[in-house]
Amino acid sequence: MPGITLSHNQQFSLDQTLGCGQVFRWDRTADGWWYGVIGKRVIRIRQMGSRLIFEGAPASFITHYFSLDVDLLPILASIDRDPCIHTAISQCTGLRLVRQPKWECLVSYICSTNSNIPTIRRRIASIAQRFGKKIEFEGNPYYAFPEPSIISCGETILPDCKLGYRTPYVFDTACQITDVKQWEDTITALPFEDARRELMKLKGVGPKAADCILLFAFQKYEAFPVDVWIRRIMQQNYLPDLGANSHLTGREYDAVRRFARQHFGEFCGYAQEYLYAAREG
DNA sequence: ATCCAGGAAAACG
DNA sequence: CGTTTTCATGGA
Repeated sequence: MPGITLSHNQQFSLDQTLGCGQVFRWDRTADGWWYGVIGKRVIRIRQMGSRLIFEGAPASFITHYFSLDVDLLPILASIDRDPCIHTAISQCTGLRLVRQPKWECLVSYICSTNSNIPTIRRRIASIAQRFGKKIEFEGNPYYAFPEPSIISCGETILPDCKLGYRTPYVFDTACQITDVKQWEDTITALPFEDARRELMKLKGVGPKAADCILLFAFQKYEAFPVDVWIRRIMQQNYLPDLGANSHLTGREYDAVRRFARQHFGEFCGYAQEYLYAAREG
């Protein structure tokens, strides 16, 4: 079976990385194997110490998806600026931000609003099962995530996916993006704030979703998504003036992310993910 | 039943 | 312009 041996300075935790809530299409079996769909591939993978064992893709694909080519320790050193983030880093070392498929990530975060992670996972699985190409793996069916054109031409199926009021957002966005490759290239080429404004032109993509998409799919690490958990953590540890249980206004959202960008530096997105992964609840 | 979850659009002053 | 209301779903 193919494998990768991690070098001593190549810190990586498969469980932290796939279990922290940044991905919606991976499942862990009781005996430690992870199964996931990435693009047209089904992958199974597990970690034993410094050894990664997997099937379904060449090592180069695995290395790229899990960002094993990214030099993690200097990034963690750069964001490690106070006791709060220090604790999160020491709890979750080896957590890496993966390179998610961009179109799927966009839809995932349109589907994420005002929902919890199990519900989001169910919605993505439902879209894939109803629209996507079936992939057989070890005798079981898996489903690739469908291209925008498949969703935009199938007006009758999407309402079955139980997206609630997000159904027209996904449909509209699928209609907007007629050329996925061009869309990806456009966003990739733009600097962070411009890319953010561009994403927010899409129906159902607000500040939070745009930041998640830029961080998880476009590797724009200046993004600092502020969800209810992060807002709580930031209020308790960094910005007491935010107020304990208020809803975030647009102005407050900007204040939080600008503070984070200034405090944690250019890799503040990594800080966000470590704080989120170490959250209680 | 009531509240909450990786919020955003639309309506309202 | 900034602020409040509404939106559909499922789990606790």
